[in-house]
Amino acid sequence: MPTPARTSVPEIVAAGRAILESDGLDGLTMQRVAEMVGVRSPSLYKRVRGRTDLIRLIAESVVDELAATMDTAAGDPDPVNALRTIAHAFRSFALAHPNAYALLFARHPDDVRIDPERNARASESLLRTAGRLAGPDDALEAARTVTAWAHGFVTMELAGAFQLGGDVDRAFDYGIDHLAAALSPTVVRRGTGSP
Amino acid sequence: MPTPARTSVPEIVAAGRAILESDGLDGLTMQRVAEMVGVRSPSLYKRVRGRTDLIRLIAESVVDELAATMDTAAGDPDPVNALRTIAHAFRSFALAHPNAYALLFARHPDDVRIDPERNARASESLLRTAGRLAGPDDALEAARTVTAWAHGFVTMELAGAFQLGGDVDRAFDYGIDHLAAALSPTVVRRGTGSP
DNA sequence: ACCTGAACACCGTTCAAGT
DNA sequence: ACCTGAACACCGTTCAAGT
Repeated sequence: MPTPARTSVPEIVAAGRAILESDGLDGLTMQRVAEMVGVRSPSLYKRVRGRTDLIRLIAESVVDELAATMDTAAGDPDPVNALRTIAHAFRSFALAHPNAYALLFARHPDDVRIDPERNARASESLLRTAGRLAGPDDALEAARTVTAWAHGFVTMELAGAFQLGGDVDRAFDYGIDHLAAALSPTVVRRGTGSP
Repeated sequence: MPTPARTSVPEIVAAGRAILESDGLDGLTMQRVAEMVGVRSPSLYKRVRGRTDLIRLIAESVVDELAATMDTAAGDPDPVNALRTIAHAFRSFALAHPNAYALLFARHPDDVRIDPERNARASESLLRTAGRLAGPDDALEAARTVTAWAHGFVTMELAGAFQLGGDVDRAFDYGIDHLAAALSPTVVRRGTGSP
């Protein structure tokens, strides 16, 4: 005798996301998710492969959300201003959703990797802005440099790694300004040795 | 009747580190550590407060090891070359010990924070090099920019986030060269708007 | 003083049995 | 077709009992 479904994948992902944000990854248990959507934990396995699969689904929803945030931030016609706005949007998102953000660059096992196409879409607007700044040949390298810096910065900030005092907001702006200057083609200095 | 100790904190930390490196943080269980040092898992609680405490001890040993590696790399008299060498040493360490490295900037609960003095000691040589490059006033900001970039880069590399092709080694050198140029005082561009 | 078996309160996951 | 209780193989941690 068929039975109507009592929950759904989107509902499960939303519940998992909510638990993740409030209690961290360790607090994200199948039993708490099940309780939140109103079933027993074994029933979840009809919709997701398991806990790691659920984490992947949550991570993908976070990627999409961050991508949307950065897209709206990339509107400024001046590439330096656009870079600044994107970087600030990136940081704001990370600080507002630290546990969700931590999923983005986590080392997941190969079989639960985030969909590569999603990641590509998420880096699109930054890649375009970096290209306007550094030129088309260096767009990829420039975008990687900015992303690496921004991710490293907020990760260290969230980890409490800035323990030597100083103004963290000022350090962030210092980083953007110097990166923007460094990525414009005229200031490139290559090779070894001092200038 | 007194009994001679059958293990020690250093032995437990070493075993935990070995298990962490081979099997990741999830594989680091108290039972596996106990088995490796030759006791039953309850005995470990005579030496460490618990699993999170053990993880903190391991993380601190990793900090010390990375600090030593970077100290030896900071010898070059030319600050740009020193920065390059430090950055490469940093990346090599991360790629050689990915699971251990992941502990460094992880968000630990407050009661298991890594000893701040240890972290300060670890960033000393980079701070000095950054000061030689950017000047004493901007040493802290410059060091944070470099650390953030380097950490973000290797984290993304380890996470498999560089999916858009291109030469990752080249991207790393691109980043160092541009950062070194950007941090020297002459190329600073502040304020808003385009140049 | 140190070590341990037993126990407790959890996990994720599977599966036969229910409707 | 979906849901569930029961079960299995794990966890971390505590503690009384052993030596």
